[in-house]
Amino acid sequence: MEDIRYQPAEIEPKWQKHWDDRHLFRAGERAGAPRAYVLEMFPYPSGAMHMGHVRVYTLGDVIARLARMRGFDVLHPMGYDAFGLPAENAAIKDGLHPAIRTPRNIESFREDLKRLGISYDWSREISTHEPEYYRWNQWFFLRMLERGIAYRRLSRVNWCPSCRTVLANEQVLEGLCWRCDSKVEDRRIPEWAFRITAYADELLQDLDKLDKWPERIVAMQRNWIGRSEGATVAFKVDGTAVEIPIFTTRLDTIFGCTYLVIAPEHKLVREFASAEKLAEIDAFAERIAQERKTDRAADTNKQGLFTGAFAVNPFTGQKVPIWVANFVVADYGTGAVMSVPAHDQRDFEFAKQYRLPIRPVIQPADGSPLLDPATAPAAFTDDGVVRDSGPFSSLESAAARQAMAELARKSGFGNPSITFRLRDWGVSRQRYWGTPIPIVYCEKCDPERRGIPVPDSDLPVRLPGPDEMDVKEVLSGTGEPPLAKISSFVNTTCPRCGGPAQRECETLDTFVDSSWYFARYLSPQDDRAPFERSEADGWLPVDTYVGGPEHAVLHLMYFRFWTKVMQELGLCEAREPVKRLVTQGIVNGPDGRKMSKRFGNVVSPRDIVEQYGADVTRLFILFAGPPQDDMKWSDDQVEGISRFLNRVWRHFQSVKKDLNDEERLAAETGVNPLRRKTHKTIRKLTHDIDNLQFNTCVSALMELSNAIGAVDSTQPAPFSALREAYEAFALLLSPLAPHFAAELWEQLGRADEIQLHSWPAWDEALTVDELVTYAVQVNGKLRGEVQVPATADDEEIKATARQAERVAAHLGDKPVRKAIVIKGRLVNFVV
RNA sequence: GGGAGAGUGGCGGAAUCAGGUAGACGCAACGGCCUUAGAAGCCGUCGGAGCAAUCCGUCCGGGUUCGAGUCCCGGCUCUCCCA
Repeated sequence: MEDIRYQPAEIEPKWQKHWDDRHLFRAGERAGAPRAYVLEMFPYPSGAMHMGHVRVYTLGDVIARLARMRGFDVLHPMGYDAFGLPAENAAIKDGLHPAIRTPRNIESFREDLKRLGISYDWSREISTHEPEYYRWNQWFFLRMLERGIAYRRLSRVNWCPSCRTVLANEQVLEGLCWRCDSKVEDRRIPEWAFRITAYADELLQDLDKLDKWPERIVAMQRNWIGRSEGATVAFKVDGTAVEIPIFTTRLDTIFGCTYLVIAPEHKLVREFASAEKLAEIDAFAERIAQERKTDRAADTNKQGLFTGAFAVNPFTGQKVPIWVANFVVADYGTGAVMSVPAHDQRDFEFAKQYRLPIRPVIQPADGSPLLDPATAPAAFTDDGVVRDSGPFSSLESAAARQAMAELARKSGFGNPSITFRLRDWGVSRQRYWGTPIPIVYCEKCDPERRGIPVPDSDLPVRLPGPDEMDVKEVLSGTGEPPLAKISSFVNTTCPRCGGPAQRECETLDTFVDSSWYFARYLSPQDDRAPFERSEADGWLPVDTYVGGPEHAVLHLMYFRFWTKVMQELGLCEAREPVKRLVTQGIVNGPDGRKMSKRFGNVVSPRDIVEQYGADVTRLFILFAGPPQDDMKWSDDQVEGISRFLNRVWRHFQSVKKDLNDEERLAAETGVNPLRRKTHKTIRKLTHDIDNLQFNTCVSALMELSNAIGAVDSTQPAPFSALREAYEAFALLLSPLAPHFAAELWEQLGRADEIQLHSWPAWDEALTVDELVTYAVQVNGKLRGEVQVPATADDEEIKATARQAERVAAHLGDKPVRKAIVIKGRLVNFVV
């Protein structure tokens, strides 16, 4: 007996080669067609793909293939986020230079992608570690420098001792490095930064336009930007000329201010504290910095120290003590706050702890009395009516805020102001495997080391390769940038005076690379510009972007910022990079835990594809649940999918001959249950696939295959209906399991490309059943079912329903008060 | 503490957008057929209790409604993000 099992190992490579040979997925080759740009977050090319990658790329591929069937000219590119720490860290271990390891990894990764049958336009492949790519990072850096968006600053940075680099705030999670979980330390060093805060308002406002982004991602960005409206008010330090600006959102409570808190590391502290006190304060600062590192909950534990100085409230002239405390940080707002314990919970707790006075000035709007400092268990933090506040008394909070800000402005001690939680983006990294920053230092022209930009004509500033360095020696440094050890790199000539000069040895954060790569795909070989304007205006913004939600406030914020800059540079019209964002959940191990070597529950895509084929792997991932939900790998479920395709295959092989017999096909006509099922399935998939409900798409295809299988055993096969069902099945399956679908299509005798065939349409008339099943309820409880002709009117339906056996029994001779008929669904008798 | 989301069979999930037969589809389990035997395949059962009629059942408690997994109010639990 001939083996009729379906053989993915044969048909999948066959179709992959076919697509490759015909360049079937090249973008820009369907003249006049509307365009769709479908993109997945590009991978860091580690040696082997993991299941998370399989999930993103499968999701993106379904969307891209569907768009193609809908007649779009689809751009679906792939590339590699190739700079970064893992390759560098691996090199320190085994001495293999990143520039050698990375291309190998890319090759292996590409192989895995190809075996999954993802429909990429491979002619546009890019990798960020190539000089042809990163020279444009440098070019952008110079443009930003010209516009004051890039600047040099001295800053307290988050330093990861294990990765030996600086981290952005977003890369520090609960005091730990996002990559290696080491405890992050504070250091003060000069670094390059991007003024993303200048775009804070726009980044916030434009969130409203992102109506096809998941709400939670938008909410996370909104929180991250953290806009607050309020006022800045200067408090004079008593007996000095020093002014401490404070930021508050509750200016209406300023008459209740009983002390000031300033960050212990705030530079103004040195201007008013006595030498003696200063030593105490420094020790305090040191201690809390230490605690913050060792204890994640340190911040909830309030600690403070009186500085010995007093400040004058500009509204009241009253003197209040100035404290330092662990919950005020120097780089948020102005680094100092006024404390109103009666109306701020944190201030309240602090005041109780250190026995500071509590002065209520806001009366609840419902008329209940002012808070009693002695007995109140908590601060009253709502708006209300202002009391005991001089000329502002009896104003509503909002009105008081406005009036007070106005007075402050007129009197010159304050202004309405807005602060953001968002910080500027520090981009300097003391690492090797990244984009060299195109800056030169010349002692003669630039004694202050502000940095001299490398001229565009000298770009790219190339990263020294394996021949120019001793890998282990250069990379295993102690905090100095590795590039500083490569004298052939460091020593150069000054672009201004032509004298000796040194290059900047830091490299750019790799989030720079991923901030604009989506645009580079538009003209990946362009050597005169990062990309072509005309291409950008034709394809941007990206229509659908698929990736993990872990990038909500990192990559997804940076690339929005970058897009706005690109637009200002005249590179594109778009001011937002992506219209629709799809975030996908995690693929966990079979035990429900995160896949990890530690748990020994890692499932390798390569093994699975080898064993079951790409189509089975793809279908399983799609079937397991909605894209945004986390899912669990299940070997049994994979088997189930494999059985499903085999069942279809076997049945198809047994009827194939008849399906291609034109005489028999011509003889058959009419509507029958299979045709109805076929058209209903088309309708369902058309709806579900648009809503990204791929799991129910797979279910519906299983149902259709069950209906196809049932025909055979019951009655003489209506071959025309069977052929119609198989054609529809192949088309509907095509975006999900493209190889299997293409093979079916070919064996149905079709010579055209199923990949480019139009998405099937259903005939609504063919979806209508002759008999409709109605559920019959009595008083809302199910009591029976009846079959009613589809053409019956309400009265006929009721009459039939009434006669159903169990229904009649329940109705008895009680009068029916009301009968509700829901067309096509149910009848409910109320007695 | 603030924000977002989720709780449905032994399991993954469907129905939730628009209130209308809860459990589609698949997995696991069980029974049967085929087979020397296994693998594969095929047929059947499959929320709980009950011989049945019937009753109970979508985290818990209320409410709206002829009818609530779905809507409203209150609570519990869990996940993620931010403090």
